Amino acid sequence: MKTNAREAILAAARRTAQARGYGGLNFRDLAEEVGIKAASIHYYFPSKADLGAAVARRYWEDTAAHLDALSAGDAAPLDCLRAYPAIFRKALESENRMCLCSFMAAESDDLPEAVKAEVRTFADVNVAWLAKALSATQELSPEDSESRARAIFAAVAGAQLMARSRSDIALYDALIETYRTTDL
Amino acid sequence: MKTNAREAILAAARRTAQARGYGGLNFRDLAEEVGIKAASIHYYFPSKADLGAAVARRYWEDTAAHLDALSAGDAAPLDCLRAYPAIFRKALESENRMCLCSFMAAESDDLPEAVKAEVRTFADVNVAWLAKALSATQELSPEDSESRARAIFAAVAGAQLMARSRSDIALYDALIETYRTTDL
DNA sequence: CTCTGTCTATCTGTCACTTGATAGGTAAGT
DNA sequence: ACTTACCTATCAAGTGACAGATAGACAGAG
Repeated sequence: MKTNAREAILAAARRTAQARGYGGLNFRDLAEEVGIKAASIHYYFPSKADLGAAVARRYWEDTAAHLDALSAGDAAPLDCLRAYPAIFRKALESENRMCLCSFMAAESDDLPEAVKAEVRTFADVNVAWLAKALSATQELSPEDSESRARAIFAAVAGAQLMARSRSDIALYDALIETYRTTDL
Repeated sequence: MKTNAREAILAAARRTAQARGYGGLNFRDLAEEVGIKAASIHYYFPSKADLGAAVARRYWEDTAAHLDALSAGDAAPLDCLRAYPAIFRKALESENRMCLCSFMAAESDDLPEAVKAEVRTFADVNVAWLAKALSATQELSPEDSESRARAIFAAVAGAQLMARSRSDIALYDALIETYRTTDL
């Protein structure tokens, strides 16, 4: 437990930011949750911007790893695609949290540039993976795959946001199901 | 100009909240923008929660009025539907702002209950209008119209969020176009 | 017609609290 | 001795909220 405070800080910050955003992060509460003092966080992350960027970066890295594992598994490409919305569902299952980067996308205007860059990368990572998966299952031009991938990403993020505002996972499932039967 | 401070406060608060959320609202900056003192805002809105609820309420009222005008116009039902995304586009056009209620949906955890209720109503108003418009153009059961309406609302909100994070209106247009050609 | 009270719409001043940040200390490992 | 991994103490800025003063408008009483 004590082995790595930095990791504990990142994990706690991630959980908080998924519920209350970058603005909702603060050193004191974070420190208390981790079991250290607020000033100690500055030892690992000199400024709040550094912390925010590190959290967002770790977030897309983890997502990228998860997605890669998915494609590398023995599931068919189409099943990979169908499994995608489950990732965003998990956040809702975790006390109605949401995607860190969707939240931060909303907060764009108040985000340090370094944080914004990581948020953008998260979207890039997702869109790239989706585009590749789409190419593997459908005969689409690269440009069409890319467009479709962006559309799926945006739609899933929107569904998560709407479901969160009602604290209603069933609504999320219903939205995803509607996307599917309407084709997308 | 001096005639109605309350309206000026609501308008300024709306603009701010569309860019920085409920958390980004504060009495001092708001007062300065309106040209009065912070304490004076408390005269009209006793607490920040009151202000937030009033802003969100006015927001969906204005949207409802706009939508009603749209359906009451001489445009065909299908054209009304096609005009819907333009509403969310306008926010982006206005200095990359976003839908007040999408932002507040993200902030759910930190929102006073009264504010959250208004945010939910905004979604209800939009979904109801979309469902009605869908019923008028397609032979769908009421339940299917409702599902489809929710899906459109969520997808459009997601598109706006993604476009905002890149400050890229063309991306928004592209997403909407993809939704259309993929049918939705 | 004027005096008086009340209401409206502000202001000044201030409080308690939160927040990010920093300076400097300490205790243990190497 | 130096580095790592914390700590204590403190600051300046910002925040929501409130008490109380003020100035003007207006209405009814005398």
